[in-house]
Amino acid sequence: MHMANQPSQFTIESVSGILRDEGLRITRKRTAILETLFESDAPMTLQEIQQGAAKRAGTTPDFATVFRMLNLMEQLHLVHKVSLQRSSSYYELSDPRKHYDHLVCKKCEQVILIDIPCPIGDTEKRLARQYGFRDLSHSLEFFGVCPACTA
Amino acid sequence: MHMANQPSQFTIESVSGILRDEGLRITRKRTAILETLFESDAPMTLQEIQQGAAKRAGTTPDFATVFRMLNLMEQLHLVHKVSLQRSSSYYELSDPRKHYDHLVCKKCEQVILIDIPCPIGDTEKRLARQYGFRDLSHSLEFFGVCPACTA
DNA sequence: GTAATTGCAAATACTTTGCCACGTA
DNA sequence: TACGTGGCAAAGTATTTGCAATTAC
Repeated sequence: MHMANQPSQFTIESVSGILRDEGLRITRKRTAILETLFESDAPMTLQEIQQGAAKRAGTTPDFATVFRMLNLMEQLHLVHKVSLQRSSSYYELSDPRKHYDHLVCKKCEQVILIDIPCPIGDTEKRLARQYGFRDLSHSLEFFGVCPACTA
Repeated sequence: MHMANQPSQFTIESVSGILRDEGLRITRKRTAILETLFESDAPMTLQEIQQGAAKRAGTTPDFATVFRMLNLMEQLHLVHKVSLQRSSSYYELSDPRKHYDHLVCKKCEQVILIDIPCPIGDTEKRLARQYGFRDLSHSLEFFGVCPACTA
């Protein structure tokens, strides 16, 4: 499986197009999974995605179906996992033009996608120089206690 | 003779002292686990720690023993887990005066502890202000391809 | 019609716990 | 002696796979 070209937009339609170009089929359940991912503003577990898709498709997709779909999308760099220090994996869409750093409340577990300019673009370049690494990417999560849980 | 903990150091002796102060017992196997952790320069899985301790203690500690020991240490903030995007957990000592950001090769999986000044201390403060979060900490990992794997 | 997809069940992987004999202080 | 520890086995949780029936194109 090769990596698909990324169009200049990132929507259900464009992602479906990428999947179709890979020879994959766009089924009702897959569309429901995509809709679930596009509507969420936080990373989701496979189970949460399954439940979200169930509401949209009317019928619950098998867990293995969700698992395989997300795996496919991960290999195509359409989603990525987020390290939330929990026992199960969390998935999030990978819009190539966006940044995915998070702020997590240690008490209520809410996850906020941080919308500030990447604080470590320079560091990445510096590391590439200093250690000779290529294709650098990063994973950055902040943990703390949110205002509601502080009060 | 009980040596007082020196807050300005982080050694097998000082960590053993902390454990002893908690009412825990310093056994041969625990010492072997500590030695293993202190000799490693990269995060380790429970299995790797178990194997390292086996070499030192002469006998292999049970997996559950290693698991419980690392759990205890984690609660005492003597070790922490590192998110390497792999299926098992990786543990690393938590010297309170050090910083633990990593550079990981996606091909050979080597892990390098980055010894640069923290690139996001300011960001942390900014987030605390902007979102009202408290007790901020972070987890930062860089992924790329190392020089050997590039060639 | 052909090949991809799905559900089901089973297998695997990793983590966690209960129990009791054992060792440390 | 008192209580923390360690080994064993089993349970728990999350992930992954095999296969036959089904569906998309």
